Amino acid sequence: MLEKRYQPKDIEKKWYDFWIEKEYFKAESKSSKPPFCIVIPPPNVTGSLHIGHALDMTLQDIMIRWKRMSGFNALWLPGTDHAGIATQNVVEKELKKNGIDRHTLGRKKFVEKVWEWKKLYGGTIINQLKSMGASCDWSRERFTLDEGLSVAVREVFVRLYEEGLIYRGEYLINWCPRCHTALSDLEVEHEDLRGKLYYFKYNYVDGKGHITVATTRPETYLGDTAVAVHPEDERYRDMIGKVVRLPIINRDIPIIADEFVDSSFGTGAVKVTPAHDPNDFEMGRRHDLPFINILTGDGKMSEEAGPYAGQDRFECRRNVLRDLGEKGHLEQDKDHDHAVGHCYRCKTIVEPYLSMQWFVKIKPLAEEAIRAVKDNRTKIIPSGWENSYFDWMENIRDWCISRQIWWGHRIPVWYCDDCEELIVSRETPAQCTCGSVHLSQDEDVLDTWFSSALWPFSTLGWPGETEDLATFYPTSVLITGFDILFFWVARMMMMGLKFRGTQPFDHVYIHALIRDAEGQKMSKSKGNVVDPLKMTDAYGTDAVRFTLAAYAAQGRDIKFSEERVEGYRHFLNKIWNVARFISMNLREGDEILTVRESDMLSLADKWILSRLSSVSMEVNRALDEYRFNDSASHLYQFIWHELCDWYVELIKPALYGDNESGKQTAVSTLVHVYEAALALLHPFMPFVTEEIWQQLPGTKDVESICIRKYPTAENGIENKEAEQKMAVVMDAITGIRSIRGELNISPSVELKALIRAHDSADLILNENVAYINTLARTKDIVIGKDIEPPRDAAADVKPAMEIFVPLKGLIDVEAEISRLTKDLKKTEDEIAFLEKKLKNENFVKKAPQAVVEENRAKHTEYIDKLGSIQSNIDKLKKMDTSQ
RNA sequence: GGGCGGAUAGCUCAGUUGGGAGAGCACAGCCCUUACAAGGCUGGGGUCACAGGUUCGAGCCCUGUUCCGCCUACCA
Repeated sequence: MLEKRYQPKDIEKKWYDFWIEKEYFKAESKSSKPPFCIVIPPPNVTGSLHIGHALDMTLQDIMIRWKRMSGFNALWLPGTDHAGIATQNVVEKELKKNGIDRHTLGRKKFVEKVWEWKKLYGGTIINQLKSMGASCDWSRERFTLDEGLSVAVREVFVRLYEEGLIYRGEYLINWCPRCHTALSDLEVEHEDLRGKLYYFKYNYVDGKGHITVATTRPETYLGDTAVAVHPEDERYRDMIGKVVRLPIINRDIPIIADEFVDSSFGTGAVKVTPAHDPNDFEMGRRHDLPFINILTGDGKMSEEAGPYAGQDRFECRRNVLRDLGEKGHLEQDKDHDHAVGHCYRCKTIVEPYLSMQWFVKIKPLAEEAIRAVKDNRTKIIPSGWENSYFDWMENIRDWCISRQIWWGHRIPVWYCDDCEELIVSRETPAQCTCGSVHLSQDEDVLDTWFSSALWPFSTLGWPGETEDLATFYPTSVLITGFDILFFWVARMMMMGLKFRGTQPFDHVYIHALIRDAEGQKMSKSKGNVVDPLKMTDAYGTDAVRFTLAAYAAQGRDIKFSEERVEGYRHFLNKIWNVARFISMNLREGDEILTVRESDMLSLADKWILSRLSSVSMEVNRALDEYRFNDSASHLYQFIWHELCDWYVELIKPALYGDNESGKQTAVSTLVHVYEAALALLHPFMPFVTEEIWQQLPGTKDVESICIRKYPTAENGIENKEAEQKMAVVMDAITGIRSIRGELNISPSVELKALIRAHDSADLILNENVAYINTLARTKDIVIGKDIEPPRDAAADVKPAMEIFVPLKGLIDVEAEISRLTKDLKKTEDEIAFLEKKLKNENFVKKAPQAVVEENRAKHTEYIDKLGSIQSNIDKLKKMDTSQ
């Protein structure tokens, strides 16, 4: 006998260990089964599981378990990402606690430290994934800094370089003064801030007045090498070519004309700081202006800043404002909202910064990636994301891939100390072409996303032509959040197409982001983070997984609320109790019959088998279309409301009765349907389904529910006739219950009932009167075509019948009259609506015939109903007055 | 600046070719009926944001408006 309540904790670990031991999650390199492959979006190796991972992981696991059970050679390839900047920051912070700086430690020692850290904590998130039930093939686990993946990175770098798609140059890049590295455009988060626009007066050197420029970054004036105006701006036409003198530092700079300038902004004259602003950089090149770098790598003012050298950039800003103000150069300031770039890793304000970096020339790669989606080689789901994808790809700019940090793939480039030679090589070169052996490798590492862009094929063994690669590439679907659509998905598309010639995945399923119950983005600083492990502790992993699946409607963010998890824990308990019910009704040695379509099956049996057939189909179809929420709600509805609320109640008389074969058929059908329901549910709730399934009779020929064939429509037996008959029986039951409920008649009181049944319903109800007696708590029911309504009865009218419950001594007649009057009103409204519609010639003429017929039938039905209700009211009224 | 999405019951949300709107939770009434009170039965509750349009018919299609959210951008 099972425990009264489901206790998840011990059970989860037990079954996970069992699955691993049996190697169910291990895919075959070569197989006669069709392949199905998902590569995991590798979480940061230093990370720990948050609710977003939990969602991502749950959806992937549902897909992979479903496909595995459906007969696919299913591979879910797991791994972690070295997460360059993030990981380096974590370890640096840790070292700082002991007063150690990475520079005093040195590169080699520091990298060793990070590896130690990785060994210690790198398994955390992997273990958390396992605790959530992830059915990954752990024998294929990868890490982006693995030897194999590093070979792939070098191969790609060298080939792109050889094709001229990687180049080195001095450009303005985004620089994080705290992380001390370049960032790609994507790694900068723009945040709208309320700032000020300052207006500075620059005097003409000829002493005749001044020109006013506006800026949000006053300190950059130290790097100004020109003032630009629009060539056609009347106000400034005569000023072009004149020279102004920068205050305090007394640098003389020219006024130039450039089409770029927007005359309507500020004063129409713009200071040009080529080394510190992307637009100014371009102008600087066009006009051959000097590039003066006024900053150092850590965000302080350089020697070029003259009197401000050594100051922090923001301190310098304040000082510049003060000084220029005192000298009368600050004309005014205005409030000004503008977007300020922040480092996505440490939130420090980034600076446009001039430096030597490596870039990928990305347009040629992007073009192919656009085509692949346009040609439907890769389908993005929901398709709305395709627009974002195209938009980004079409406006893509070269990708800065070098990072000035130590943790990552070092750039495979060597410089000769004795000549100008630059060597790009797969292998570490021994000597230069000039014969020199004094080579030094480029100090920089590659952007982390460079290596993760290769993930779908590097993890399968590329550049080797492995069996895994042949079997599983292109992968079947990538499941991830939209937040890394550009960072990762887009780049995998480009690299996969470039180096494999085919798209990396057939489908990309983009899911929503999880927010808190108020719709706010979760963040540690806001303190509104939902810890999935706390949830699984409190409610069990299965309940959390089911909740996430039920929430995962396409194209909408998820507002996560704990109450919903609680609700699904109740569902779990419901499922659990069916197992208890079965075990209570099975006696030692009871045989479970194979359920076939036969005369032995009762109406209830046939009905539930038909429903099983239909729900199996629905669930498979919903999963096929990534409608996780639909599949979850179909299962919920079926198991709770059809299986538990109806079927289990319907068969109780058979189970408690004396008819042995009826008993056996009912139990067998129940076990059959329940077993299939568990299997349908297994991808969503792996643990509880396995626990129950293992104890269910008749499952011994398969070792685990993990490898049981996933149910399809054929697992049930479709029977529309049984469903129609059952609907009639249910109507009768619901009708009587409704009278009981609304008139507050206690469930313990057995009611008499009379049913005037139309045509076929007469036979159906008479055949199944036992169901009605049990579920509606009635006795002495009389059913017939010509039933005369009793004088003092409550009534309910259904399409196929009129139900009467004699009320003598049960309730007051007034209550029933008012109940019926309410129903009357409703029916009148219905009729009015239908008549209006049917009188409309255009409707009758233009609407499809079937729709018109349907409305006519309804109309007739309601007219009948109205008559019945009215006559009942009349009778009751007569009774009332005669009393 | 450009783009995308959302507004449906008190709350969270479904609604798949346009044919008078559903679920879960919450709420109310009755019930400790031997699987389950983490339960059962019954019931109340909606101008589908607003304004137009197309149509016999609009939650759904078109136009505009308001509010909210997100993405993107070299707005000095």
